[in-house]
Amino acid sequence: MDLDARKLGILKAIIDEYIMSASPVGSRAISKHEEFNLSSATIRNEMADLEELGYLEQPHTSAGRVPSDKAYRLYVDQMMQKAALTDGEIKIIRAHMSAKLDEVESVMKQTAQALSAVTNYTAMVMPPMLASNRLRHIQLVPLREGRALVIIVTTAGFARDAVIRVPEDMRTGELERISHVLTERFYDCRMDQIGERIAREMSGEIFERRSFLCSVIEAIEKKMGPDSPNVQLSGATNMLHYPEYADMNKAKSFLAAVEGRSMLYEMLKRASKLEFTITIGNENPDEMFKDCSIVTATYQIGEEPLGSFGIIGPTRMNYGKVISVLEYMRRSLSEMLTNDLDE
Amino acid sequence: MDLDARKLGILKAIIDEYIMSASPVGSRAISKHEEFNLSSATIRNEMADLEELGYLEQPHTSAGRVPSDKAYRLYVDQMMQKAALTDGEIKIIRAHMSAKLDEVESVMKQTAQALSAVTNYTAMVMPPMLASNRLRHIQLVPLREGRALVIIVTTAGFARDAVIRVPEDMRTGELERISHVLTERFYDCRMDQIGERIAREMSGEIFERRSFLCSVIEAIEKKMGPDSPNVQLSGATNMLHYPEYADMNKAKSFLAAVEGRSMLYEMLKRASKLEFTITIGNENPDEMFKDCSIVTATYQIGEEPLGSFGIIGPTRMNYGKVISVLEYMRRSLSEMLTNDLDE
DNA sequence: TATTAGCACTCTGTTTTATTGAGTGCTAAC
DNA sequence: GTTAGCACTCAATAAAACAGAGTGCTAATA
Repeated sequence: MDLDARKLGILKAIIDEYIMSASPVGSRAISKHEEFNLSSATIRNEMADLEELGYLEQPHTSAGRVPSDKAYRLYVDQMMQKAALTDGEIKIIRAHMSAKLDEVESVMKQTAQALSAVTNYTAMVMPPMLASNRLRHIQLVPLREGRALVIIVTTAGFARDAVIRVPEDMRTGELERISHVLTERFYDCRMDQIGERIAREMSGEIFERRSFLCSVIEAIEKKMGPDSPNVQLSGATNMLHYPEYADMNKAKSFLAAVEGRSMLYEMLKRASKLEFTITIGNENPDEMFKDCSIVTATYQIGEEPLGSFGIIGPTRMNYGKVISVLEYMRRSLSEMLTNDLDE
Repeated sequence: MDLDARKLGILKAIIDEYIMSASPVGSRAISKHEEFNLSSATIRNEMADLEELGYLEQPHTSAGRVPSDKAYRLYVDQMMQKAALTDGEIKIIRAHMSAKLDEVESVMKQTAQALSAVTNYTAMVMPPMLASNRLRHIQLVPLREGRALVIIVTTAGFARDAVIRVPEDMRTGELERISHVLTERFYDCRMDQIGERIAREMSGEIFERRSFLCSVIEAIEKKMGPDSPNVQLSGATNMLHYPEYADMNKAKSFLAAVEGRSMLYEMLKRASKLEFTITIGNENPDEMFKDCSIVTATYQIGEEPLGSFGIIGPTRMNYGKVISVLEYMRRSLSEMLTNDLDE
């Protein structure tokens, strides 16, 4: 017994149906599909086979069948067709993205909102990882006594800042001078190589302000590292609309898991190595998301991947639509970051 | 019939009891309090009076009584005692606040988390409004052709950035020069007065780069204005633990209201004029929060109020504890921003 | 041999009905 | 002014009855 064309067709019909209705689908519902022209009894036999093969599951004896994770996997790999965006959906996205966005933070936020508004699932967006960016400018700004703000700007226009200590006897002019020296020396250096280069190039030389410089570099490195997990989240409550989360406890634990961004951050980081990922139910390493599916995409400036974003929904998710939305968003986000960040 | 001492005592007992139990309190429960030494029948009479006076309500005949908003108001104004923080609670706060916090963003986030962890309600923290800050530094950093990043630093060490357009023919040196001129000219000027001063002082002079300068100032002003509403939120799901939100729909609408930060932002902005505010149920202008109470406090650097934060919970909230927590937090946050933003 | 009609059976979800128990208001006695 | 006593109310829970969707199996059919 193997998966012939008919079984495949029936399985697809069941999955499509279940994605729509969220309730177990019975043989009669499928037998009504004209393309098959089979009685419910025949469908029942086929369904029994599909169950044996592991593609369907029965919540209890006299309910219809529900697709298994294995079935969804097959579905996204071979059967599903992408659903092009409707005009309405494009409009929604545009509405979010066309506002004057002059700050990375708000681009991330709007992206998340657009995604969740269009898909009705939960959206997450990871801020850009700056490791692959190149340094454009370093500026030290004196604050009250003993403190200064160090600001780093990358080629792509991202800025980070941190408060650092400054030796009491240092004058403003000197901070200005150091800013210049550092900018010049590390101009166009990859952010994740600054630490290394400092170790190499400065080891021989003698700097009056050695320890201070080290603390500056340290602060910079910290900011560039695993970019402080402020993942943008939007539409977490969308999940409450779905019958999968009608149970209070399930809803509670989902929301709690998602609220403490860290799991999402890990997921997105993992996913940022591939242009797209689809993770279905069990395939998810986090126990918490065993009955969710997660679809992600990466965004980039030019050729450099910068970060990733994605949506979380029930395994019974409208994969075709979601994938199209992410493809669209990936393009428009990358474009936006490359060209338009200011109008 | 008026509120004599006995009625007051009984009312307080009822409120305290209800805050603990969340279920309507009956006459028998109160009659057991030793301090009164009254039978349940007497209590019943008093309760009937209190109901007539508008301090108690009955969900239905044959249930106990529930305090009205009016009762809570009286409670917080006159009867409630503050509950000092326990060692455990202080430890929780310290754990959040003592991490290396070198960025305002993360201070806000940690504050929100500490608040929600300690109170078990929902916490919100508004980022600093920079209007009353003074300018410390302006820096223009050239990016790809035609774009630059403008960075503003205030005395208190807050930085903001925005991408702006630059005339194609402008050279790096010129941007550097303009940075210096602007910094010098507006050094120590209140952020919310820069626009005004520009209008006044520059109207006479002729600058080669007039329109460009205007766009720089415009970008600055926008950043300083109603500080882009990225209110930090934490513990929204805490509410789901309370029987008040056992109903899915209530939970859903609360979470949705809170997710779109904007209402919270408005609340916090309004509240930022007073050191503390307590808003109970109906007193809240937002329909959405008619059965919540909101307690807020402001934080500051030196004498200047910078922003506010607070917690949202059911009207049946542990006011005494919450107020103590906010007082504590107000001090430690203000201190932190004034002195320690770097270790 | 593959398909189908028919039928008994299973199991959930909903509605209906009883039952319990906490709490009240009122009256009459203290 | 206080209290014991009692009838009454009402929500919440449990138990019972019922409806309906769906299945698996068997025997007939093409």
